Amino acid sequence: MPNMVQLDAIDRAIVLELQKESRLSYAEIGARVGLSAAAVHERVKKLERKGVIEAYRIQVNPKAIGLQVTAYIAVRLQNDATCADVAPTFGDFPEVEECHSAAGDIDVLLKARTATPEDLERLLYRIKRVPGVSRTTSTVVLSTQFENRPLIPVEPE
Amino acid sequence: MPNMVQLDAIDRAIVLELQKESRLSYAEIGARVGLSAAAVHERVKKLERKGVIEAYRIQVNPKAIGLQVTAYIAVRLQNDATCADVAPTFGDFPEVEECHSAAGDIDVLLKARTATPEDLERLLYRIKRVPGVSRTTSTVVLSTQFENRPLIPVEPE
DNA sequence: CGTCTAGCTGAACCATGTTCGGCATTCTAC
DNA sequence: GTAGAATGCCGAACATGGTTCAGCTAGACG
Repeated sequence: MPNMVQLDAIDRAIVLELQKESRLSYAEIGARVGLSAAAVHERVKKLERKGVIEAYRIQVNPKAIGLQVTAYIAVRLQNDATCADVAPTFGDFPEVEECHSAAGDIDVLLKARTATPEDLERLLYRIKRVPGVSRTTSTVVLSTQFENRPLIPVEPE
Repeated sequence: MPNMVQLDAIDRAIVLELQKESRLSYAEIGARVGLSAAAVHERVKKLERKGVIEAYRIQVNPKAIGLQVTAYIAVRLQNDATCADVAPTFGDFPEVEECHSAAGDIDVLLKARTATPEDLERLLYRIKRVPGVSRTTSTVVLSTQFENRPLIPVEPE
């Protein structure tokens, strides 16, 4: 399988713990998984090098920084356009948080956040004007039950 | 506005930097925003207390840990069921990363990741059997252009 | 058997997080 | 105005945790 990295049970436990709380000290993680701090340190650096750990980030509350509106925008493209054509332009809109190519009667799926419904309206207008875009269908989020849950590493059979 | 926190330009810069790289030292952030390490430290702690910074996390590559398939699952509920009713059950499925209540001809929107298409099929079957669920429509992600982009804090008018 | 490698440990060292006293500025209330 | 309080900043001191290292052990391989 492409990109797949072989992780043992301890690596999986480390990845899980760091997803929940990346500020844990190596000593603390070591205590939880049964290793010394130095050994945990070595494994974490290896996970970074292998591309399992892509970045260290903070999770911010969107509402607290003024982003009250979340929406998913399904985009249908014209037949001669591809997701790779339009994605760079969508990347220029800072409101767009995610951009996927999708299967089904949708070609591109975006996740966007704006301060107000009016800002979402303006964003949609700009998206519709991107060359290659045929039609958009938006789904506005009313409330979020949960988000950003840790991914559970798959254990090899 | 509910949950809204007043942030000045320096707070917004700090939040932005930490979203990109939460391992930056306070001294380094201070150099970028024009403050001492101690002052940055104080602001960050305040941002945590106010709920702007919700958690420190790592971003993992889903494919590297064996999660090859990403899908959005639109759920239609029966008339007597609400998102709050079914969300706890969806929360029991570790494959489900997000759960939102939505407006439009969809009631609940889920984001899920599985190792294989067969695992997605099994997950869908379990979701369909959750009491209150009427119908599901899945959109499988073919490729991801970008994801997890930093949120830009809104500046007050 | 001997050698090589991978992975672990504890100890030492160094960078960074954290706390603190003091100073400057602003705000409030008289 | 002005006294007093509050806020936010600084540099310095201290404590914690990240990082490096030498050495040990176990397993793989000839």
